[in-house]
Amino acid sequence: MAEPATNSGQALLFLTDEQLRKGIEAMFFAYRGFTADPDRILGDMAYGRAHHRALHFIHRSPGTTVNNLLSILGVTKQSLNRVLRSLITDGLVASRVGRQDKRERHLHLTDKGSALERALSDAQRDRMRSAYRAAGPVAVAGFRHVLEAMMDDDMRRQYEALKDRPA
Amino acid sequence: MAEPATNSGQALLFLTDEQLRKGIEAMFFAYRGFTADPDRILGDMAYGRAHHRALHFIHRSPGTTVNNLLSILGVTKQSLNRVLRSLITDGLVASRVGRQDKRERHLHLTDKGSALERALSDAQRDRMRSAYRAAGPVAVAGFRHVLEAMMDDDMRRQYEALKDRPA
DNA sequence: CTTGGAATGTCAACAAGGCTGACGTATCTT
DNA sequence: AAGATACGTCAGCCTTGTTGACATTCCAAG
Repeated sequence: MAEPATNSGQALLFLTDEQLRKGIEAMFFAYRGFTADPDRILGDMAYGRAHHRALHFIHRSPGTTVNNLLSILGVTKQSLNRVLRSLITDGLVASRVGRQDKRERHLHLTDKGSALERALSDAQRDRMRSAYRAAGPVAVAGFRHVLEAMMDDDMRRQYEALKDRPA
Repeated sequence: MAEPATNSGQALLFLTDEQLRKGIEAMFFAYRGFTADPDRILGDMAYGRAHHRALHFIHRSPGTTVNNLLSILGVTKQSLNRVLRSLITDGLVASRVGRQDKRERHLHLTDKGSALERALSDAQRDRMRSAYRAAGPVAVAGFRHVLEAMMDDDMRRQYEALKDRPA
């Protein structure tokens, strides 16, 4: 076949609309699986996915401020506040006034909060682990690579900022 | 190398909790990017992500029944019905009584519906394409492999069933 | 032919979790 | 002293999910 010089024959077949559509559908179905296990645990309680996200990132960055959490989660402060308020009221999250800047609130998980966070992330990690194991290390590297390329620039910045901190 | 037969030293480092956590966060941020462009388009209208999903799968499988769509989307018929009703009322989707089984409704996109579906999927595919291009074909294969391993069995069945049909 | 079950549609009520806008307070910064 | 920042909160709205109840229409089995 008379192909253009730059990209020949088979080389770009992975960029066909059909391949892209399959990728889109894979994201859709996989994301359902991704959230299914935590959702099941949360379903029994008065909490939802929003609470899970808050717990995750507070666990991830203990002492984070409300504003920081806001920009990571990408929601309004009113939305986050509703979630945070219930977590604080129920004793899962502690909010401490900043020492340097007293306007800030620094967020930490309590023992109770840590316990729930662990239950949720264990469930999610179990699925992730078996998917990783089934796919193998090369596939996992590709998986991460594509996901990172799919993020908006500012999301990627948030993600990178979290990336290599101690857990 | 003196490796145990099954798995050894370095071999399983991609299965550490830290690696799994990074994968979880990558899914979270990437999914936001994944939906951002269609969401932006939909934001201007009276439609949301649920409408996008319905349009996508009706486009994908023209003539599909309500029940079939229900099981693909994984929502209740009441939820889907609300979305479908507005799409039908607004003339984006046509609902035809089944010829063999007249209880069934077969769903098709109208020209207007096709136009919106195309606008949405073009936006989503553009992002997907640039992510794919940036990551390369090997990474893409890994990406798909991990996502497929992450699905629930019944979701994977739905996905596989769609997989190789003509567009 | 009647009856049971399947597929669909619809009404009502409710909840989670997004959003905007407005306002208040405490605290920094200039 | 004035303005900006961080946070909380009230009120109201939207989308999208849920359950429960009920009607209709049709197929298929007895």
